[in-house]
Amino acid sequence: MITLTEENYLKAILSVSMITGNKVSTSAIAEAINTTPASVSDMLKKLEEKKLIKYEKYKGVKLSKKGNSLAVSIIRKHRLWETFLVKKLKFEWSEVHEIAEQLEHIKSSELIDRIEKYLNYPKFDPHGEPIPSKEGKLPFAKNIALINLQYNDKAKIMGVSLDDKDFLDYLTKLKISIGTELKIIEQIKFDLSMKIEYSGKIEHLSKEISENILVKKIN
Amino acid sequence: MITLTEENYLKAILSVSMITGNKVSTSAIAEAINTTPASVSDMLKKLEEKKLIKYEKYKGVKLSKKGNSLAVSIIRKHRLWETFLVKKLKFEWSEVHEIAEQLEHIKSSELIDRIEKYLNYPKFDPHGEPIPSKEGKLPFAKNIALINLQYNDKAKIMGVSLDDKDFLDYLTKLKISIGTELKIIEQIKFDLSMKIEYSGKIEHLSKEISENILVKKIN
DNA sequence: AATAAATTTTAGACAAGTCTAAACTTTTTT
DNA sequence: AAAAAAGTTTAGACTTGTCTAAAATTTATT
Repeated sequence: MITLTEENYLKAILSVSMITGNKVSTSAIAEAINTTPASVSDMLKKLEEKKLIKYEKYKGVKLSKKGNSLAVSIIRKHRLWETFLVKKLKFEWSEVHEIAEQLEHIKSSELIDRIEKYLNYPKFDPHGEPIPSKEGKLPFAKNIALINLQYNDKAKIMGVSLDDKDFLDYLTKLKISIGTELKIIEQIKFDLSMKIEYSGKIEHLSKEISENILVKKIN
Repeated sequence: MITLTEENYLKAILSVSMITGNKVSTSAIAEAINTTPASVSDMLKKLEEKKLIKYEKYKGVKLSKKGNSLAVSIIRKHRLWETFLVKKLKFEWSEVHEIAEQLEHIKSSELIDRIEKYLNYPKFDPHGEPIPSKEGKLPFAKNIALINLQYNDKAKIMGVSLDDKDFLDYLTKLKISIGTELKIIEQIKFDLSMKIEYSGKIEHLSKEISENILVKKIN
């Protein structure tokens, strides 16, 4: 049996890793869940024992297959309940988060499937976030900012988060566009710039550029 | 702040007291909630401190005003959710109890009020039980069997639970009818019969009679 | 490469809720 | 009215999840 607290940890790990695209640090979880790093360390041990995460001391955590599918199912519930609250009960979309935080822990897959049907199988919640399917299919390769990737990571460009002429012109000049696949070959800590390799060439991107390029990690 | 466990205790106390109409024993709560009397004793102390119950050691518990209105609001939530599950999500009424046990603990009065409106202010749940109003108006002076009353209790006759000619004829003969007010003046343990005083006279009723007369306690 | 700084883990303590076994009250029986 | 039985409470222990302070490890700086 998985407890409410454990569910919240899994959800926090998933949501932090969706932003950074990588292993999650103890302190990042502590911040997400509003607790101390010491408490997180304690809990990570328990989750590791239950095979819900992959955890090496001092090295950060990743969700296991099992942990991931649990976390995804909680997100699914959260987003379906939010949709229900807004569409059927006429809540404002700014009001629903707190209530959905509670409803997402109701244990009954039959219930959430019926809510989904009642809502006519929505694909997105009121905030525009995708709703995972019953099978746990993750519309979850969520795009992350290029700047969050690390040495040797490979990724594909999915879009940009800044609609600025100079910025887009520069990308065009570099022949960087949606669909371009790249690999991080160096990171410069001082200014957070990075060298990437793509289409057989190497370019050096500043922090200002890389934080506005959205990518999806590939293998 | 009231915990989920405390809410379940309050609910158990209310539901046991609705059946017996009196103070509730430690073991009755233990049975209702599926735990040990020792655990119940521990919890009663905490609820007493929070002024949610009136408790004297070895003497049983009653809900305080505050405890009662909390318990009623949980019942309200439970019954509204059950109604929602059956009416809107097309669950069978035999399936909904377990899910409603979870949903009743969701903390948001706004939410449950909207569910009530969405259902068009139902008066009864799918099992035919009355739904308490938002103000905590108790359709809760639920009728109890006369046999459950105790020495010195006063009550008003509300109906009968047996539709048998001989039984009803006998009541007519005794001039006992709906609306009659009475007081218990003696209980005989041996055969569970009782003497009652009403309309200026005293009668002796057998267990077979008193268990089929429904009353509401008065002061 | 050694030291300083930041991060993470461990140790030990605490609160909530539970349990078993023993002690204590109340009720019932004789 | 005393003894037995039934019911209730306390004592002490355990689990879950949390915390602070100290120790250990990793990362950054010089």
